[in-house]
Parts: sequence; C-alpha cells; structure tokens
Amino acid sequence: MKVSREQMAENRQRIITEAARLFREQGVDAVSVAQVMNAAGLTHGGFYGHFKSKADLVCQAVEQMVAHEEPLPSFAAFAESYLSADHWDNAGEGCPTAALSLEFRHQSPEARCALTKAIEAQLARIAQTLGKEAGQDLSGEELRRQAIGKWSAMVGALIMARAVSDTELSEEILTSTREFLTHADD
Amino acid sequence: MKVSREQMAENRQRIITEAARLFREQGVDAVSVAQVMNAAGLTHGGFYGHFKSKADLVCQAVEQMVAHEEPLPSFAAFAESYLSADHWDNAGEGCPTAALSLEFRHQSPEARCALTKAIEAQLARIAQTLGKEAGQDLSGEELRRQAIGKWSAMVGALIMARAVSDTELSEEILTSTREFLTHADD
DNA sequence: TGTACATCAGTGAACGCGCGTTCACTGATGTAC
DNA sequence: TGTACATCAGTGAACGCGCGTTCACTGATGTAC
Repeated sequence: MKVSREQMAENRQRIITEAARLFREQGVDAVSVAQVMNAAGLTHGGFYGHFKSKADLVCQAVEQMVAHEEPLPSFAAFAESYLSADHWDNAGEGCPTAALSLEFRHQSPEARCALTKAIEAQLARIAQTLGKEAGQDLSGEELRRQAIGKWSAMVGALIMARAVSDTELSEEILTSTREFLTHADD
Repeated sequence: MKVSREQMAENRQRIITEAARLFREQGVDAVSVAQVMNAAGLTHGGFYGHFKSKADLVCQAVEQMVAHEEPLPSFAAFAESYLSADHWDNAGEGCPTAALSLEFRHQSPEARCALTKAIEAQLARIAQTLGKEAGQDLSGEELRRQAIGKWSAMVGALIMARAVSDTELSEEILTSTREFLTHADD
C-alpha cells in the first residue's frame, strides 16, 4: 500500500542508515538486500523503488557514513577513541575505511570513488589538526606525510585487532599503536 | 580415473597453492571451490576427496602462506618491499594479513586462529629485526611496541592503497608511510 | 468541504543464477597370486 | 614377470539454498472537480 511522501523519504533514509550499519558490521557481500530491508522494517520487493541496484545502495551508504564528520578535537583524543576497545567492537558505527577497505577492492567503481573521497577528506582533517597543534614548525608537505603515516597505523591496527581471535592480542595491538603514535611525536 | 599416490599429493598441493593465491587476490568469499579446482587443472567434484569443506581449505591455505617465511634482511628493506608498488598490485603473492584481515572477522574460528598465529609470528620477526639494529638501546617491551606500531602502519597503508581508486593517492600513501616509518626512528 | 479516481509505495511470489556439497559412475593404479 | 581384480582419485550431473532482481497486485495517498 502507498504511503505518504514524507513517510517514503523517512523509509529511504532508514534503509540507507541500516545498510551503513550492517555493511560495516558484516561486510557488503555478507549482507543481502532482503536483510537491509527487514532491518528497515520493510520487505525486499520495495527495494528497487528506492535504488537502481545493490551497488547503488552501497554508494549512498558510504556517502552517508562520512557526511556528518566534524573537525577533530585533538590528534591525541582522536587516536585514543579510534584505537579504543569501544571502536574495536562497534564496527557498525565506526570508521568505514577500516571496516570496508579490503572488500572495496572488488566493489563498483562508483563505490570505490566514494571511499576514495572519504579517505582524502579524513587525511585533510588529520593534517589540519596536526598543523594546529604543531604551530608553524612543520611544512604542509610534512604535515600530510605525518597524517598518512599515522592514519595508516590506526587503520592497520584496528583491522588487525578485529581480525585476530585472541582478545589479549587485540588489546595489545590497540594500546601499543596508541603509544607508538604518541612517542613518534617527541 | 584414479591417479598415482604421488600424483594425488601433487594435485592436493596445487589446489592449496592456487587457493592461497586466489583468496589473496579476490577474497575468500569471492572465490568458489570450482574456481580453485579449475585453477589447479581439476574438476570441482573431486574437491571433497581432499578437504572436509571450503573452510578446511581456507585454514590450510593460510598455513601454507606463512609456512616458508624467512628472517627479515633489515627493517628498512622490509618496509621498502612491503610498501612497494610491486606488493601493492600483487596481492595474490603478498602479505596474507593485509589481503585477508577484514574478511576474516567472519571466517571459521579455525581460520581466524591460523591468521592470529601468522600475525604473532610476523610481530616476533619484526621485533627481532629491530632489536638487532638498535643494539641494547631498547627493552624487549619497547621493541614489541615499535614492531606493532610500525607493522600496523604498513598493513593499514597497503590496505588503503589497494582500496582507493586513484593511483596517485595509492602511491602517495605508500611513499609517505615509508618515510614516516623511517623518520620515526630518529 | 466532500466525493471519485488516478497514482504509486510497498507486498510477496517468482525468476534465473551460482554457490557449497553429494553421489553414482569411470577407469587407471597397485596388489595378490 | 604376467594376469585378475579390488581400490579409489577424479568426473560431471544433480541437490537444496540464498542471492539480486522482476513483476502483477494492493490499497492508502493526494489531486481534480
């Protein structure tokens, strides 16, 4: 049965939000269109009224994941929360880069493009924060190099911490990387 | 038709080798049992004479990937080759951790265990190399922390470099991370 | 404001497809004599 | 060493299943009068 225009817009938004969560939690391939629709309280048949294809939904979900990002408070605070136990076991609400990067090697060009933009934006945000904290000591080039190196370490640590089946090792990877990033500053 | 015992052992070995390559290139879920068997020059029906299940093959493939690893030459040389353009577009022969980590969140417990052991072994190998190069300056704890931080940066950089759809950004991520890791030493 | 009807968001059965897995069969291997 | 036969590695058709996608249908919405 037909629903109102506002209701339809709400439904569409809920589909994207649930997809963004499920894709990060389980991976794009492991989540079916029907699962996403059920999570949004609908049935799978209506999906193609909202999206051209599953690949189309993937794009829009990635865009929403990175749409509302704010400037970082401080680099240390960002590293702390990024490498926290909380982020570790909440992939569904966490960093899309860490959650999706690997799988995206084989997603559609449009989806890869959306992720590439998200990575660029995040690097810019980190470089800016580092710049504010370092004053005029560092050149723009050096700031960007630092941003890439540090963010690579965070992404790699989070991915490995989630992959291993030994919780102690997970915690050690997160803690040690946090300390490594802080010491490298000195 | 039956084949000789040596031929069968060879076939089994070839199945594992091809699986190790394909899984790293495309991901475990994206590669079918039939694809692996074809790559090994056989038909899919014979698969279950060699392995209990696809999950069983995944375990054995991971174990083979890390079976013949030698001590590292030097840390700088290791970082250089790990973060090279060559490693970047040769996932099939490259680091299983970077190639498989994300997907392994949802693989069998046995497969995750195999990957965990591989990560532990690699961290030990890196810490040992760093120790040799630093002399007695650093404690065992500090060496391990450095190994975790540096390897996280390498894994994260490789994964991101492979995920983005902009080749220039890929190269920048690899180069900058290499420089970041070298400077952090000073 | 109230009625008549065209629109169209959502439903659920159905589609073709490729997956992991099973199984009856084949024919070369390797053993017993 | 040569023959007869049991074994069993590999084949290819078939299985049930869940996937992405399509479609005829339903009934509330929202417009024309």
